[in-house]
Amino acid sequence: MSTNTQNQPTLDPAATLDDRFCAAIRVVVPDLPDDQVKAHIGPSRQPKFGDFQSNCAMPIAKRVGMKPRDLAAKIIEAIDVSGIAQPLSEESIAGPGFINVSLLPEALGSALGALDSDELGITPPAHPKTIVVDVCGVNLAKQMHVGHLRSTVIGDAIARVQERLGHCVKRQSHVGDWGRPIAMVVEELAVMEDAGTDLSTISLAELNAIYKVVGAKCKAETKALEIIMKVGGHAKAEIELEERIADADAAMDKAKARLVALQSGDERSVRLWQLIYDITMTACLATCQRLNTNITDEHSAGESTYRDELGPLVQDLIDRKIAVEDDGALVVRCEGIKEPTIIRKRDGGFLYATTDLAAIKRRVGKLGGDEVVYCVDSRQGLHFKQVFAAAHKAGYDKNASGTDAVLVHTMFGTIFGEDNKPLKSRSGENLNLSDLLDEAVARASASVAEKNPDMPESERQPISEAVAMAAVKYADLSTERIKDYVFSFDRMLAFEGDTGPYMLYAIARVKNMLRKAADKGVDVDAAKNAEFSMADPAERALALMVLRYPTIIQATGDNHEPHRLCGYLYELASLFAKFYEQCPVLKDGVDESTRDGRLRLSMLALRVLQDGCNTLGIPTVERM
RNA sequence: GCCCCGAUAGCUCAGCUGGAUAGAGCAGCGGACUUCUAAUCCGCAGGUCGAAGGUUCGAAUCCUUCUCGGGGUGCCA
Repeated sequence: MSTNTQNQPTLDPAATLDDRFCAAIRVVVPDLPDDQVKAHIGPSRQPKFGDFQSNCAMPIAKRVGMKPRDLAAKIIEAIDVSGIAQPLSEESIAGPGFINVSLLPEALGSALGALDSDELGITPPAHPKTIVVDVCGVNLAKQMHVGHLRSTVIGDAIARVQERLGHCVKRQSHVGDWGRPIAMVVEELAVMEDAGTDLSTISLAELNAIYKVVGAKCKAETKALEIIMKVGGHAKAEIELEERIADADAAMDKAKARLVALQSGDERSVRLWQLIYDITMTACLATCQRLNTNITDEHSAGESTYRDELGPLVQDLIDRKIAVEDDGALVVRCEGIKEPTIIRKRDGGFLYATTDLAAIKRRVGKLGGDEVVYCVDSRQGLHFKQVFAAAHKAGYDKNASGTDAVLVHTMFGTIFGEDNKPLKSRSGENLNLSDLLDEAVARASASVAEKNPDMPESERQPISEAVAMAAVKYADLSTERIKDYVFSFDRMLAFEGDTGPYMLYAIARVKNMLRKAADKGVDVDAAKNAEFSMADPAERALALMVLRYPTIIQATGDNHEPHRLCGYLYELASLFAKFYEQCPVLKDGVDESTRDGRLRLSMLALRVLQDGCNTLGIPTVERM
């Protein structure tokens, strides 16, 4: 909790209490060093302990050789909580020396009033940072599969949180659009075209099939060699294997030749490559859009865009003796990392570490990144450790102002199937992401229809789509990203408990309430300025949770951990549900001022829920 | 071999950066619908926080060692 040194009124009661407690501590222990003056204010775990607690007495008492409860008593004597909290007494001290604080209803109301603005209490930073976020990372000629789900969904959420905090975010999708595998597909398309095939109608699924075939051809070489080693001289097998190797060699030679042609700008090769690029990206960006992520064509930064930068970059590293030859390859060795970073193969080819170094250089130097966040699978841990260290050694992480950019790998775990193995289709192949989303929508649609038998198809369809995306995304975002998780339609779409649909339901209920209010002739606009009613514990609990929103957004951003925001929104939605049950708003017998106060609280909670969902990239609905 | 990550209720997960009696959801049992939308709410039951030491007034949280599981580890990305 930061100390608010300026004497401004603040939205956050916790910050105000922090100031008051710190002031009291300075009076009671005048010679305490500044860095030890900490109020340790936090929300109470249980309502019976009040709204907030200060844990300052224990550590300071230890320091000055007092009993914690005695020190707490002195702090209570010295503190001024007027205008913010109920007067403190002996009774406020509990356990080893906790000081429990209950806010004055009017203080709670005015804090809510201050939060009730467009910004919802989140103030723009004095010095906005430029944050580059590496997301998605699809490969040409391949359909998006579940492996791309997390990088896309989590990466976009991380980006959105930083945008919400007021930073300048630049998404970058490191598209795998270069290298021999792509050249092989280009080669294959050339052969097909020569045979008279019309390539103008080719689909991504077909490209994907071609990719698999040519990929298998390429692998035949190594596979065959492995088998020879095992089997030894078996005449028949040898002949067969020799044929396979010959085939593979031929395929490989053609691919290599095609890559050279492509790299040297051969017109036909480039045209076919562009065809593959367009087909792939059109489909993948459509899926990104369907997932309600803000990832578009302008964010694509394919490996091919670095191709002219790799040679000079490697030469620079050689000239400055940062890269050295080792067993024919060119490597960068970094302190504390055993494995060297290989940036050029023995045959002269570059590797993904080379491209990633060029990417860091561009992202920090050209894009001005103060921070570069890589939302990539945890198995790339060593790779990024190496690349970050190598970039630092070369000074590629130094931005225009001469400071080192922060490079972070926000890694995430694997999605498992019910069998606790990485999620695959029944045939053992990568599960197509569009198919997965289609199934989620179909299941959501069945549930929506069940709950709303009279809803016309035209209305049900978009709702089902939003519910399905919310379910899939929330399931992915709501657990700690480093952990693996088991994918389960049943759980994420169960519509009970900690799920996306639960959040959407809470929102739909408030929306419905507002529609009902308008139907009844209630002046909803007038209620926007009503006094908050804080009589009921359920209202109070909801209000306190609403007030925590800015702090949660900040913590979510600081750690790049969207699950923190999910957890908060679930608690908020849950407290709203309790409030909804216990505090009638529009029902008969509710007086006008209570009604308007509750209406205003509902609307504020709604806006926080919607803002939170939007910050995570979770779509919401008007009704469900 | 070395390195990284994980282990919390029967299951799936939180635990606010060291604070009070470790919390949710699912599954189980029992309640609340002529509804401001029951896709909800209330109650009951369920845990030596992988193990052992250590630091601390105070440890699921920090340190050390170990066990189990996953991943990575020089020319694929």
